[in-house]
Amino acid sequence: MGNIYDVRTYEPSQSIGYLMTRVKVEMLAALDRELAADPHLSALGVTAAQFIVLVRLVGTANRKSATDLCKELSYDAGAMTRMIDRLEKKGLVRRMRCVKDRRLIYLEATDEGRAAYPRMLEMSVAVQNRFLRGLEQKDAQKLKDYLTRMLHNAG
Amino acid sequence: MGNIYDVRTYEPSQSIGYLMTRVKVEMLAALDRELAADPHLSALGVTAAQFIVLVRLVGTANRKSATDLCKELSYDAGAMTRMIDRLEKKGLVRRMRCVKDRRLIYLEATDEGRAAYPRMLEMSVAVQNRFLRGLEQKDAQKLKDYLTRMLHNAG
DNA sequence: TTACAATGTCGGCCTAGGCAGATATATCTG
DNA sequence: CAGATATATCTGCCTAGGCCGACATTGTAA
Repeated sequence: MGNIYDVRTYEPSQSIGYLMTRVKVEMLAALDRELAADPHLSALGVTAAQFIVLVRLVGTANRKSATDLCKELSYDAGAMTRMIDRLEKKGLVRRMRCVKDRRLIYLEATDEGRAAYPRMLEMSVAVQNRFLRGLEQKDAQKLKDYLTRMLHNAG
Repeated sequence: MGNIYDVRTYEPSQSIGYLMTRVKVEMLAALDRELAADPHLSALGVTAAQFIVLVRLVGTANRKSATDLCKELSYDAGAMTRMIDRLEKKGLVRRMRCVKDRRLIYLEATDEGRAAYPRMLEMSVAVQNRFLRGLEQKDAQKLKDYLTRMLHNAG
């Protein structure tokens, strides 16, 4: 019923899974290079992975816990603890225990984290625009649609 | 000149970069689960990352070195050394020093590695078909085309 | 031939994610 | 109230990739 691939003709090196992995790696690497090249941000030593977490903290009004971030980003809880350790050590994020539910720890971007945000966002946009060069708006919309459907199929 | 995103309207959580990262993670995780669920392959303890490397060794006739694989998969050389260590420890891969150029080490899948290959390929195809469910062949072709163009833009 | 550059592999150190178990707190149930 | 259950975080152990420097080998130029 409408399978895309067949074992007998499948070419791993040209599969969508392979291509997607490659694109993702290249995009992250490009963002890392941009971050490292920026005089101000390179001093902070922010990586692409850290940036993605930071965006979620700065870009929304309401307070968030580590678990909230894990759900949004389908991230492992243990990995998140360590990620926040690194961000806290760099002074970009603060931990604040919730007094009403002492299991919870709210996360907040510091002033430094907030200050670095606009420049980071610029870079993210620039990198993605570069990768999407040559595509029309409707192509980008289609690509986004395909990805959304795949994510939905993941269950 | 035809940029897809603008900093003022950019929504990180709906960007193509974010979606692609999510899909890639979910696809790898799904493959890992399939591998772990298979009675025979789970005994070998093969992961998705190891599978991707193994495919390259079994799926081609000519001998390959670690550097060859690194170029094909845009992989780090140090990471590849350790990856091969793990594959070798599991008895799936053999190292063979080249006598003509003693810097080179040729890699070869063992009989066990070769034997596991067809089942692995099946799983890879099944997972990708599942993620692409609902897409027509021409949609898959378009998606592949977009990804290829993005990879090309990476430079 | 000798000095230098290039290549291939390896190891150390870092960031990074997944999984399982431990701990503390909160909530539900009898 | 007491005991079980659920939730949030943390820690240890694993795989995993990137970067850099060490080392051996090979190729090249003086």
